[in-house]
Amino acid sequence: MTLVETIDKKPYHHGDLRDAILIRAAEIIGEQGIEALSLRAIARDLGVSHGAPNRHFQSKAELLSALGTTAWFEARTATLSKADELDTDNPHIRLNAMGRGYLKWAMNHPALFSVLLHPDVARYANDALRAAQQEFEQIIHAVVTETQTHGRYPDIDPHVLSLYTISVPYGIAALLRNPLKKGSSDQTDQDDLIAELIELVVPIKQFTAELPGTDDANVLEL
Amino acid sequence: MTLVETIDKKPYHHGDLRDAILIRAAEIIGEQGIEALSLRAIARDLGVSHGAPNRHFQSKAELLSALGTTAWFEARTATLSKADELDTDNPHIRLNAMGRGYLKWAMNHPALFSVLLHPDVARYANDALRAAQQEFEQIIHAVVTETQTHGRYPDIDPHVLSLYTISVPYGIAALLRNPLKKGSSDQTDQDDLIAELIELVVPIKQFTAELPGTDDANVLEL
DNA sequence: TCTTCAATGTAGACACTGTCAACACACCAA
DNA sequence: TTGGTGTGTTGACAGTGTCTACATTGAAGA
Repeated sequence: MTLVETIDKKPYHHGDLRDAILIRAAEIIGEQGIEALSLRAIARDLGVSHGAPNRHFQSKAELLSALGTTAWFEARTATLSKADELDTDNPHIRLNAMGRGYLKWAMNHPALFSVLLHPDVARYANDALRAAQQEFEQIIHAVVTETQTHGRYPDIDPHVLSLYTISVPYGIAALLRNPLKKGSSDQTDQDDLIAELIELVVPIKQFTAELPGTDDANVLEL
Repeated sequence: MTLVETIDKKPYHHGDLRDAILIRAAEIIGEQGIEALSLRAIARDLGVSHGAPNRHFQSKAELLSALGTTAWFEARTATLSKADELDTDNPHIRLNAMGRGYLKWAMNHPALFSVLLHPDVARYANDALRAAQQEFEQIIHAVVTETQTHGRYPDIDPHVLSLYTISVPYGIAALLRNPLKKGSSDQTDQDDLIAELIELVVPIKQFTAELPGTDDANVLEL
């Protein structure tokens, strides 16, 4: 086997083209934005013919749906993990942690988050994406109503309160995406900002102050 | 002049092509979404050659920027008009009215609002668009800091409070855009929902209750 | 071991897009 | 009358998503 053969030898089948496409797509979105995404460009980048991606994604919209679905799952995981770690029954503290987890994820994964925001993704969403989205909303809604039974705006229509509660981290993340990044690449600064913002929607200082031996740091920095 | 001549006679120059393009673009966005927007399709719809739009908009991005600029001005007008009508010095009441005005406009003008949300518009924004956007944000920020001197979260960083305050109507409008429209085409229902939501961010019931002869209806339905 | 067959990648075609340059028309000012 | 400038037309180009026919591969079943 000559050197040239060793270098040029490219297997006819890629091996894991579907995942490679998803990864490269996320990279491109992160670097150049969703509008610069092109199936043919991805194919070129992966050294594969322009028609190959169609074997794995029937259309560009379906690629975006697949990305959107993984984005929803990641967002869900990030949202719930913080609350689960706390291991508390207080729905205020749980909901607060969820908000912080969601916002932190959105700010640290702008590429995937922008997929969730994109009109195309919502418009051509497939069933899997819709299901992931609805399940996420139901989880939030359940905790929100739980906070109501614990005294948070008990007289407000639960759906209205859910809408308000979700809109804050969602809106903040969307607003912070494009404009000046506000510097603040410091990890602690970001956590503090997030905690301060979420405290406005789901206050928990009242609870952490009441609990002896539980200072703010313990709860806020988890 | 024969009948055929009368019908077929089409002036070489359109007369007001620039505005016609903007109007048709807004229509298409409202009907089919921003992704379906095509300069050539607009030209066809207006009975004009495919290259004509380029005389008025150097690129598709510039058309979107022009739409975005008018959208920001409309949003600004809708936001400020309600507050100006009230003719009060109380910044809480003014900010509350601004939030309701903004949200109402966004919900009733989904086409233009979706332009404001679109990644392309932010990415390729021209100077006019950026200026309109920044001026709007400064207006909000000024009123928000004014509420702080009147007792609303006086100890919070003003920028953080502004971010929170803006994120609510912004996030709600964005969240309500795509999914099930929640029915409720009723005008009063919509106003009530909006008032209830904004009351969560900028409460004013405390003030309206204190003022004798000023019932909620007066303030909330202006 | 040989054969078949489904999965995957390739190559070419099609209609469509945004953008550009060369040209045509219409109107206004000198 | 004559330019000239703004506007619309036409044709071209590269790029896109998607379809169809064909090629290659590896694995399952005889």
